[in-house]
Amino acid sequence: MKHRPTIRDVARKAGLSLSTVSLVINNRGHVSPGTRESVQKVVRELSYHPTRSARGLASKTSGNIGFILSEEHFSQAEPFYTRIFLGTEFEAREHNYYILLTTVGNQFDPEVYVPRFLLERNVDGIIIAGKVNEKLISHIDSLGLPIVLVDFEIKRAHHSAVLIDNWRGATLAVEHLLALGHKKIAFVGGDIRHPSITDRYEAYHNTLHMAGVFLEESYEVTDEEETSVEGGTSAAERLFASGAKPTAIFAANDAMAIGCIRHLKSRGLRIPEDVAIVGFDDIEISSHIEPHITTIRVLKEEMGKIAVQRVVDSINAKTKIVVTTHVPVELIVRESTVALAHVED
Amino acid sequence: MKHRPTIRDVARKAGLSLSTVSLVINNRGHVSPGTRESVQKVVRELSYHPTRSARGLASKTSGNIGFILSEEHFSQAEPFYTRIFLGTEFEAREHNYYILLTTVGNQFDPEVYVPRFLLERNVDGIIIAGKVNEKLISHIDSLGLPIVLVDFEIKRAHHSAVLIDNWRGATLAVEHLLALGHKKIAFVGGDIRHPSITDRYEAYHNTLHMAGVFLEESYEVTDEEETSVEGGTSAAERLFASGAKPTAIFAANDAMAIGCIRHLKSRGLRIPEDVAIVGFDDIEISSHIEPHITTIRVLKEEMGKIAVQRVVDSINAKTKIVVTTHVPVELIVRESTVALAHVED
DNA sequence: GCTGGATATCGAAACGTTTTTATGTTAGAT
DNA sequence: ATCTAACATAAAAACGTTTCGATATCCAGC
Repeated sequence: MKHRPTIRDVARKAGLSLSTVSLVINNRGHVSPGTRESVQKVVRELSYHPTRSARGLASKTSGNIGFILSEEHFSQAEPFYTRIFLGTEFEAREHNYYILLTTVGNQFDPEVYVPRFLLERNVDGIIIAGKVNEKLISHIDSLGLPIVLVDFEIKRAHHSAVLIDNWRGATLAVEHLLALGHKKIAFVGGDIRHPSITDRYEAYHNTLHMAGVFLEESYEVTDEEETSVEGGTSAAERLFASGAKPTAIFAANDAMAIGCIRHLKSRGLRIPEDVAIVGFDDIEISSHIEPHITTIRVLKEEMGKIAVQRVVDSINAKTKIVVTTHVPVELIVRESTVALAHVED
Repeated sequence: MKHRPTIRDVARKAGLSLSTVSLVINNRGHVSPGTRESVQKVVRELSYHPTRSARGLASKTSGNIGFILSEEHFSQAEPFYTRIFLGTEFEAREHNYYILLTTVGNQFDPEVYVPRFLLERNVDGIIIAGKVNEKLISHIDSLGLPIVLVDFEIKRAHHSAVLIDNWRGATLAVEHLLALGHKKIAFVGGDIRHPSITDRYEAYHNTLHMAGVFLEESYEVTDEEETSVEGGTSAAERLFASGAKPTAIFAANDAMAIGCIRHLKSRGLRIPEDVAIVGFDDIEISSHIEPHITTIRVLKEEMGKIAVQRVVDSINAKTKIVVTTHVPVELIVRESTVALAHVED
């Protein structure tokens, strides 16, 4: 197995010093066009390519971006964050970076466990998807690594973030139902402390009030733990148990919407004739379930791409820049919503 | 920003040489229990952790495993390979590796493009998912890197592979239909040159023959290009156009099964009453589509995990070991199949 | 013609490990 | 006691880059 050429071989063959070759390869410094040419020629002839670890050692860069996801989100293979992750993979390649994925538990203690790529100084920047312990974030901050948050934000600390336009999405959803003649519009949410869910809830509230619609508290289920299908089922159950008689439901996300549909079907209610439903996220199965769910589309791959662009910008920038991006959303009308047949008051 | 400790700091504080500290850290060589202890104590006190790139440079290892996927499979975000990929991510963490993902086009020419992690010597082993150009494989071989193929195999060259038990899966599917009384069972496939699809087709054929069922050629659509939903639709169209009157269809995978369902519905045929359908793969939406699809479950994450185990084994082994694993499959009966009501002969 | 600032190239140090070779020490066999 | 083998530690080389400071050349401005 013959050794692959090193920068030394290139320098020798080109009759130049290591430093000059390095400058050419990195497109840096003052190198005359002539020597540049000849170096490039030799590089091509030897088909030389610098070794990542040597480069990393000397330049203190890794060429990697860390992607941190909470354990629950990863192991349940949630389609939402998976899509964001794939978006980062895609964009990272464009910028000559690789993505290193890791998961973290809910409680973070730097004494106990720190993502390995941080210990090994094996990333140049970090993307954090979804809600994680804030101690983890400040720990990474203290390492001086650029951070970009995706679908999560922290009011106090200033970090770049890529966010869903939750307020607008929820407004679109509720306005859609109002336009169809619905007034008794229930809200079904879980994990209400999550900034995204809070926003959706508040926008729901606001939109109804703006339209002059005021409902009893029983129309809002906000104390569910998880924004999962199961959470949706149990929330819907309690919604009806509380005596509410909604003609439409706005669910905090598609998973919960599916849970609602399940429960409604089990009650013998027809969707959308008896109860209309709008979800949020537009996960893949939403368009396959019966009935196809009307929802708010979120460009998940796009969010991942933007996150990578931000983190790469930060890596290259001298000064710390903070950019918050709200990714636009879109109402996708499918089968789960329909105009209210007759108003019963 | 205070410098993080190096192995030198540890050695100094412990009053030992670099080499001894290194031996302790890597759990190698003869180090007395006493010194081992004291080194570990200092490591803890300084919270020292070796730097990946330095380690990589010295030991010529990267701590990474490359995952290669064809461009089409990645960009269409095919849920099948995505799941395998997530499985590798999961297992890699257990073995202290990271996965580096890259995609390759259909035609491979080492003169034109080589995955960057190969050029940079940034992986210790390679996992290849799905069908790729064989020139790529032999190129990697010539680099001396361990290779594990997933859902693909090459007859000539001997490589470790993790395969679906396609033969058994297809047999289960067809036997299930036979047991329900079906005889006119059509096969709908695409990309017939892919080893997995070929196997499914041949097992279909074989199972029918064993049962004494012989059908005209029009019952087999094997010349479709893609194993996609669209491919399924167009294949189903041609199936009926050819005059075949199947009471059941065995589709080469779930995507095609969905395409078939779409076409059958557009023809006004009821599933499963008029035509029963069995798919293959058990992708997520199969259990959400109406009707829920009877299919062959493939443990996709498991395949990714096994692939990582194999490649890690190969990395650690001195000699080249070749292991072929057939991952078991399972028949999942859902709504798209039902007993044949009345036999019309 | 001298000075000073670009421009172009080089030499050497530095990056933080692992690995190889050497050296000393100890215990068991003779 | 002596020799040998195993064990324990050390010293130094090697890994392949980048980067910093030095040196040399060139040209414009006075």
